[in-house]
Amino acid sequence: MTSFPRVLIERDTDGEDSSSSSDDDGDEEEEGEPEHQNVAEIKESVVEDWESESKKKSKASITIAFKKVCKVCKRSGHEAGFRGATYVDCPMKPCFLCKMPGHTTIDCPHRVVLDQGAVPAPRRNNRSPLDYIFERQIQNKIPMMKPAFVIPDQVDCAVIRYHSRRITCLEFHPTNNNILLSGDKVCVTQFFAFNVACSYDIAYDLEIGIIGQLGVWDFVKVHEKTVYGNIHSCILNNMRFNPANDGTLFGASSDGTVSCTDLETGMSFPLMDINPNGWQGPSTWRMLYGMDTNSDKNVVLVADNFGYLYLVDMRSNEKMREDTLIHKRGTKVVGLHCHPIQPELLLSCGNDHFARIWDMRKLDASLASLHHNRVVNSAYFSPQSGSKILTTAQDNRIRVWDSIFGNLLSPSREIVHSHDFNRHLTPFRAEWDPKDPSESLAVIGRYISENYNGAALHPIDFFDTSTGQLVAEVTEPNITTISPVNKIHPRDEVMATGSSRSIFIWRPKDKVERVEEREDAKIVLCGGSKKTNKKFGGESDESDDDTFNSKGKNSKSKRDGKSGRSALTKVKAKPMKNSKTKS
DNA sequence: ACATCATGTTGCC
DNA sequence: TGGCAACCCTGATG
Repeated sequence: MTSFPRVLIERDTDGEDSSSSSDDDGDEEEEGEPEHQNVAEIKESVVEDWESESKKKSKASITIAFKKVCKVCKRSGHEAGFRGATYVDCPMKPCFLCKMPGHTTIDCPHRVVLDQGAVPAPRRNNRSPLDYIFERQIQNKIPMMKPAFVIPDQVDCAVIRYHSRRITCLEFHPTNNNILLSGDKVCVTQFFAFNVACSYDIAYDLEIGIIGQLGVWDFVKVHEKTVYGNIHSCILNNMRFNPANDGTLFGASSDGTVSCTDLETGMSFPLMDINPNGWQGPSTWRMLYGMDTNSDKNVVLVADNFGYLYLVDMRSNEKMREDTLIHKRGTKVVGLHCHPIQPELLLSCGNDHFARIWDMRKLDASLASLHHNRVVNSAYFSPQSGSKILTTAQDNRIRVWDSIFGNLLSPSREIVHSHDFNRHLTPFRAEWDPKDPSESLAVIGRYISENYNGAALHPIDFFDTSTGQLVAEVTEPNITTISPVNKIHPRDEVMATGSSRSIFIWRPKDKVERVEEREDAKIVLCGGSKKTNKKFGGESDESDDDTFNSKGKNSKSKRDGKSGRSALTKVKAKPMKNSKTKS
C-alpha cells in the first residue's frame, strides 16, 4: 500500500471503462468503492488523501493529481500488479486461475501453497464406481512398483535468443537423439507491416513467402560451439517428420500449403496447396494449422481454419479424399493426432470447443465429441496405448479423458492449472511424457508466477494425471520468462523448452555436469544484443569465434550486457527485418 | 524504474 | 454472420 499515491483523482472518461464495469459482473458493487458513485465530484478536482478518502471524503485540498486506477478494472482503491515478486490480483475480477468469482489467485483453493509453489486440487469430480473398477483392473496389469517419474529439472545447455520471434514449436529428431528442431512464427500482420505495408493478396501476387524460421540445433555439440544456422521456411503452425525419411520435415503453413523441407539443404517445396485459385479475399483464404502424419496409411493429415480436414498421400502428393468438415464450419482446427496403435483413429481439436475422435474410414460422423468450455489448444492420445486423451483448454483446465474406462462424455479428470491465452504467448499445450510406461506424466508450462525467494518465476509443471497431483515444478532462477513450449524427448531423459526466443535443454539433476564444468560453453547466445536473462548470456567472451560463453556471474543484474552484437556471425539467428513501415 | 510497442484472437453484439 | 472491442502476471527496447 505504500505504492498508492496519496492524492487521487479519477482519470476521466475512458469511454469503455463504464462499459467494462457493466459487462463484468455488475454484481460486485461492494462497499470497497464508495468513491465510484462520486466520480463527478471527484472530477471537479476534489482531491483527497486516499486513506481518508476511504473514510468518506472529509476534506478537500487544492492539489491536483491523477488517481491511480487498477489497470485491470480501471477502478480506484486498489491496484493489480506485482508487489515485489508476488502478483496481486484485481479483486473485481474472477479468480485468474480457476475463473470463479469471489476470490483471487492468492486464495484460490486450487493454489494451495505447500512448501513452495502451487498444488492443484486433487480432483474436481468425486470418484465414481468406474474409478474403482479402473484401479482394480489396472492393478493386475502394472508392476506393483510404479516406476518413479524422471523429471528433467536442471538446465543442461541453452541457446539464448536463438529465434528472432517467440518460439512456437519444438520437435526432437526421430533418429538423431541430439537434434532439436524449433520453429517460430512471424505473424501475418507483421508480414504486412514490413513488406511495404501490403496485404495478403499483394503478397500472393508478388509470390512473397511468409517467412518463419526453422532452427536446427545439435544440443550436444554446443560444447563444440556448433549450432546450425536457421533455415528459412514458410510460416509454420505445426511440423512433423516424414516417417519414411527422417531427413525431411513436413510443415503446415498459413499460406495454405503443406511444405516438405529437406533438412540438409533447407529447400522446401509444397506438397499441397489448398488455395489453388489464389487470393480471393480473406474470407476464403485457407490456412493450415493442425497436422500429423500416419505412416500406416502414408498420408499427411492437415486441417485448416475453416474446420476442414485434408489428407495427402506422402508419395504421390495427391489429395486422398474430398475435403471433410470435421469441426464447426468456419472454426480453426488447431490440432490433429493419430492414434499410436490403431491407424484408423484420429483425434482433432479446435476452436469450436471440442476435441473429436474419428474413424478415418468413416469421417462423416465422429466417434466421440469431447466438450470443453473454451477453445481447445491441444489434444493428444496417450503415447503408448492411446487409451487416454490429454487436452488443454483455454478455460485453465487440463483434462484427461479415458476411452476405455470412461465414457468420454465427461473427463475422467480435470486439473485446474494456469495456462491462459495471451496474445503474446504461444498457446500452452500439455504434453505426455512419451517414455512414461504408466502413461500418466504430463508436462505444461505455467502462466502465473510464484514467488521463489524473491524472484517471480514461471515454473514448468509436471502432473501425474492418474492422481491429479503436481509432481514437480521445474524452475531455474535465470529463466524469468514464461515457457509455453515444452517437449519431452522420446528416448532420452531430456526435455526441451522454448521460452520467448530462447531454447533450454533440461536433464535430471544427476545427469548434468556440475555447474563449474558447464559454465564454460553450454550457453550459446545467438543474435541480437546480449541483454538477456541474467546468468544465461550474461557477460560475453567476445574473443571467441562464433558463440558466447556463459559466465554464470552477474546473476543480479538483468541488463548487464554491454554491446556485443559483433561476435555472432554464423551461429546467430538471422534477425528479422523490423521495418516500421505501415500504411 | 519507467514508458512504449508489437499486434493475435476470442467472444460478444 | 461480420464486425469489433477487449485482452490480467509479455518481453524487448530505450
